[in-house]
Amino acid sequence: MSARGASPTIVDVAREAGVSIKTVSRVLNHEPGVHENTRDQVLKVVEALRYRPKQSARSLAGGRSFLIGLLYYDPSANFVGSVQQGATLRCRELGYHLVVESLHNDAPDLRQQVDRMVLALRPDGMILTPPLCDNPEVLAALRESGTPCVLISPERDIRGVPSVRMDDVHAAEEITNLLLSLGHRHIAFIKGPPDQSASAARYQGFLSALHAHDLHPDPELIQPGAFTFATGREAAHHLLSRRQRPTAVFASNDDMALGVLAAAQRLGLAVPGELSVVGFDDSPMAALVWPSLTTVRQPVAEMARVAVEMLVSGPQADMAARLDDADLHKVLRHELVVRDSTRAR
Amino acid sequence: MSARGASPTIVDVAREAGVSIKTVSRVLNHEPGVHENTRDQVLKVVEALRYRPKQSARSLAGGRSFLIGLLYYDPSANFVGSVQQGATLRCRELGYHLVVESLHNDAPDLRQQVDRMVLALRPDGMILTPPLCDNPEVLAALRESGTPCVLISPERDIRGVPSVRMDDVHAAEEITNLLLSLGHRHIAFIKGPPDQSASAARYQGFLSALHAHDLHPDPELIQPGAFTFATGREAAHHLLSRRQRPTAVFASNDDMALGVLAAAQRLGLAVPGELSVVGFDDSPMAALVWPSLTTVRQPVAEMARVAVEMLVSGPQADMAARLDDADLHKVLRHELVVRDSTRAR
DNA sequence: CTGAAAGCGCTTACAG
DNA sequence: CTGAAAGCGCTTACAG
Repeated sequence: MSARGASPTIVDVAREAGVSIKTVSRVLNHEPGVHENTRDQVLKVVEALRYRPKQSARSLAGGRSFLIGLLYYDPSANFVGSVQQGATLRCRELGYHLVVESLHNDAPDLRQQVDRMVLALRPDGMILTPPLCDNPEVLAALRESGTPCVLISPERDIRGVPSVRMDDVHAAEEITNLLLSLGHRHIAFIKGPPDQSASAARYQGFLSALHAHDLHPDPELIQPGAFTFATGREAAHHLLSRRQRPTAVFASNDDMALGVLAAAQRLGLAVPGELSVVGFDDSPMAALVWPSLTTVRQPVAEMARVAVEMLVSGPQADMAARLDDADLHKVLRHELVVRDSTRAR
Repeated sequence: MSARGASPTIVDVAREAGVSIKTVSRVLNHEPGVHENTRDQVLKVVEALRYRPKQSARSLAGGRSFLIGLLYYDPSANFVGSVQQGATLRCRELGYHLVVESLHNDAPDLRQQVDRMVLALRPDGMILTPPLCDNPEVLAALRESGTPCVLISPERDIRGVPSVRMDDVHAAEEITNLLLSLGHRHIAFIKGPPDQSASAARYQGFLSALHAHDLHPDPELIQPGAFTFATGREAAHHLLSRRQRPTAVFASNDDMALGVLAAAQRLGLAVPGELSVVGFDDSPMAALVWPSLTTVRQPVAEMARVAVEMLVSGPQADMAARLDDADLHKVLRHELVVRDSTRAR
């Protein structure tokens, strides 16, 4: 044991166990070719001394930092919270740690901020969330530094850059089918902002579900929106003040669906009695409002887990080398969450 | 310049600048006693080479990791998001990085999880958020490892352990005074869960404001709650169904205030026309609902900034050594946010 | 104001 | 199956 109260090093463990530090290193890194007795003995000393290898020493000598970086923009977003949750848990299981950095998507010194993190910390990988995963400047900085990264739900996939996402088109199709199966034929749709690809994807899913039932969308029932509570409420005001009201509204995210609920309540329209409402995202409020919201759950935490695994499993060179892009761009299964805001008409 | 594409080291900078690595180190660490010309020359080479000192090497040699750890429990909480935001920004300014870890407050291997982070990463400090900042096991693990930490809004302060908080009592008093100044005399109060000290503090502030006006609280207008939307809605149902309704409701957090709003709407009660409602926290929804909520903003991001500063400014030994506890336990100024849910009666 | 030496605590080749 | 040596890229004393 070391003389002073200082924490034990690999040398202390080796001396105590009567082996070389190389053997201790082998045991700790689960390298094969160590006699079982030796391994047990080392492990026993490790436990007794509460020894944990120091990350900075491992990193300096071994070239791996055991750090995964998470870059995000909006700190309050529920999305980022879920990503972080999934990522920290998987990191813990794999012996890694998560370093977070909040970047403004339009900061003038974005490049320097990314460089600072990448060059100083040398994370073994980076996870990028929207909208940073679509920022050319950030992507370029990361590419130049050779840092492997995984994009979570990027606008569009990039050849050779790993990504994880869900299928917005398919999910929108499914939730539209739910409304159709409940007998709704006059279904309004509130779009997202045009600069987000999810907006188009969800709208497309909505349309294709209608088409599959030989239905044509009523142009007057299609309203613009911007994924915010206020725009949802506004759009709903238009829709619900019409002579011929829709019997259901598909707001393409939950924030807008919450706005629809508020508008319906103000107009004295019972949900789901007189109007069915569905959202998209399964935000925390979706389960809390009354009536609770039927929506689509994005597997956000799972996406983050998968992202960590892709980063840890091997260097990006390996990933990009596989010409099979299917392995590089993963699509995770979403989930329809049926609650109280939908009813047969 | 290094031969291969490898990133430059301090040796490359020293060679290029025609000085010793020690001098480069001095410049980079802003140590005094370097000739201005020398400093400029070094800095020029640093820029040209895009050199950034490697954290693992600095850490191994210097004993500082330039890492601050953030321990939290509930990942979705808005509170944690703000803490993280404030902390990452201040860390960036100070040349530090933030490592996050999500821990279950009642995990059986809590001790090991804390140890893993502390012993492997050796962060220069830890920030603890509720409820982890009140967990004896976590606190003990950190103390034994000698890791400096700052508690954010702990239930109660601990001698010698730095903390940052706001004054719940005073804030509750202020927002109650607001209602009183608007002419309200029948003010209901919805309490928080008894196991959180904020519940008692806010209630106490409410009471003392009443007393200061020679008013006595009506026991029937005091309702229990648990800081959730559902309990707020339920409590409001009781309160608003009474023969003699209160003219104002003080829900001791925003989630419950949102529940009050929902209940009022269902009962056809106009807010703020027939009922004023105030909350506490300034959650994201508070500004989005209609009517928007009058509430108290906790300076959460600022608390995190201050926490980082306390950690970086000096070793905990120094902090604890100051017998003056006032410097160790900081109280930050809150803010009354007056919106549309309150009106004179 | 500046530098040569030692060392932080590990892992990576390389031997045996 | 195991070990002795070198080295990762910095900072800390210590000199001058």
